[in-house]
Amino acid sequence: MPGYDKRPPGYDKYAFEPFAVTVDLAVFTIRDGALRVLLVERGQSPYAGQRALPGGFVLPDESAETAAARELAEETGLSDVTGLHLEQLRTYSDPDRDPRMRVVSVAFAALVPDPPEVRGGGDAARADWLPYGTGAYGPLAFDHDRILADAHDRIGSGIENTCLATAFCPPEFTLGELRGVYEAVWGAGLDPANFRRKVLATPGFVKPVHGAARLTGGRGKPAALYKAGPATALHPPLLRPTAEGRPS
Amino acid sequence: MPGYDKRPPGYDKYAFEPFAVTVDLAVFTIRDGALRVLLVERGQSPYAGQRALPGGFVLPDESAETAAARELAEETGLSDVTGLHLEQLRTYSDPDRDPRMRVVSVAFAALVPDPPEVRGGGDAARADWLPYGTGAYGPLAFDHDRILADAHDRIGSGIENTCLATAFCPPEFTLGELRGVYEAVWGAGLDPANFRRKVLATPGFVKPVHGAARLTGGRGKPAALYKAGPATALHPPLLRPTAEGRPS
DNA sequence: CCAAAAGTGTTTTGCATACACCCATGA
DNA sequence: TCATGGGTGTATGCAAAACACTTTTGG
Repeated sequence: MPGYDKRPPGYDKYAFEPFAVTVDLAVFTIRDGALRVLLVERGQSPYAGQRALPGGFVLPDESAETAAARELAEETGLSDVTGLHLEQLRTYSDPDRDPRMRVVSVAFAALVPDPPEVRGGGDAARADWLPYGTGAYGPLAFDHDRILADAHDRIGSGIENTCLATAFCPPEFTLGELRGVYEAVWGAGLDPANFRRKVLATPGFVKPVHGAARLTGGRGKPAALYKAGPATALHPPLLRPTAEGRPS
Repeated sequence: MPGYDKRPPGYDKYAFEPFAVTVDLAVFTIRDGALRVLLVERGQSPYAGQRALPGGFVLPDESAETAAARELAEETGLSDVTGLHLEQLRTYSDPDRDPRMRVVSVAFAALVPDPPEVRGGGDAARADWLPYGTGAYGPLAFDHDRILADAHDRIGSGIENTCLATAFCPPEFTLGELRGVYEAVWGAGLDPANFRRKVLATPGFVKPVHGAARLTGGRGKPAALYKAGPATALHPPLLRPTAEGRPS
């Protein structure tokens, strides 16, 4: 920080009202073909009784990424968070975003494959996987409505250009399930035939699991199983059907 | 912040070593057809004598965006920063990124049209527009090499999907100049004919300025002038020539 | 006249869409 | 046997790439 040297005269590190640094998590999953987000219910004022994104303080020896992974493990009860997709979204720093004190929050978006039992080991308040964007929850606390909308935007464009859709799936999945991820996030139907071609034509997106087939639960031909491939970027992108794209 | 309520026992807001919150700016421009970045030279330890990104503290009543705009104005000497492209990149929060104390930095990428005289009104140390990625500067201080690389990545993919390339141009520009922006940022040549068609086919990207023509300085037919249009997103994207895209 | 850049036209080719069709399973 | 979802094949249309060609300036 060059500006570091431009401190106000007489500056010392306890002179200012301190900034608290927190992380907020927008954790998504797919259940019953619908996109859901993990929300907690606030017990205290302000915004008591309203829903909010899970999150917490960044501890003195943690990076924001480490803190986010820790909170994710605590809130979801997942013991092994490695391999899950956890991505920094942006930082929200409006001076008035928390009425109590100055809080700068680094927001993250996370994708988990299957809703494991919620509130595994944490001290979290009541947390639930609620359907995204259906009015199943009222306005969120603080600026969390905005954060959640930004996170959904990011996920939506993320699965367009990267292989991150597999992060919603269990270790082995069918192409129908993968297609379900896109349809749930985008809220639009895709042509199964073209989707299949597109995915298989992208090297490293998915790898076939030989000799295995899964009954999708209902009728229909059993589908072949795939697992996530080594690729991370998607070229060319898998474009949304009718909608227009999003700015950076 | 729900985790806000999960404070350690006995927490009060002065109990922790405070976090300092700063902004770092990667300010790009095009000069002589080459991409340049604004760098200051550090006077004090640590990293004395090395180059660094301009930046500074977020003041108690500022958001990170406000602080970034203020710093940009101070460092570039531009009095009117409105209209310039200033975009939050991400936040760097490694506990050891600054040896002196705990500093969390929100990084921004900025695009300015023409290199105005540098160090206009600020108290900045020596600052120069140096060619990006040519070894014109050694390793940067702190983690600024990484920040700068991330910023270049963001700009490179940003001009692919958005109209932000016009932010590098003066109010009125020729299509050749706009093409020069893409070639400088991507480091690759583009077909003038196809570039022209692509830009003009995108509604709202540029608007013609009637009755005006600019001599490009050298020989050749005078080019028509255009100004930035109202569009912000680019659909379909203007893809890089040979390279592959970038992950989110 | 020549070089260089603007601007127009044309051909080719790849790719996405749309849709028809067969396969395998549960009810 | 019928409905349902997996999987394959194929025609059509659009848009990007490649390149030839004209125009208008400075040297």
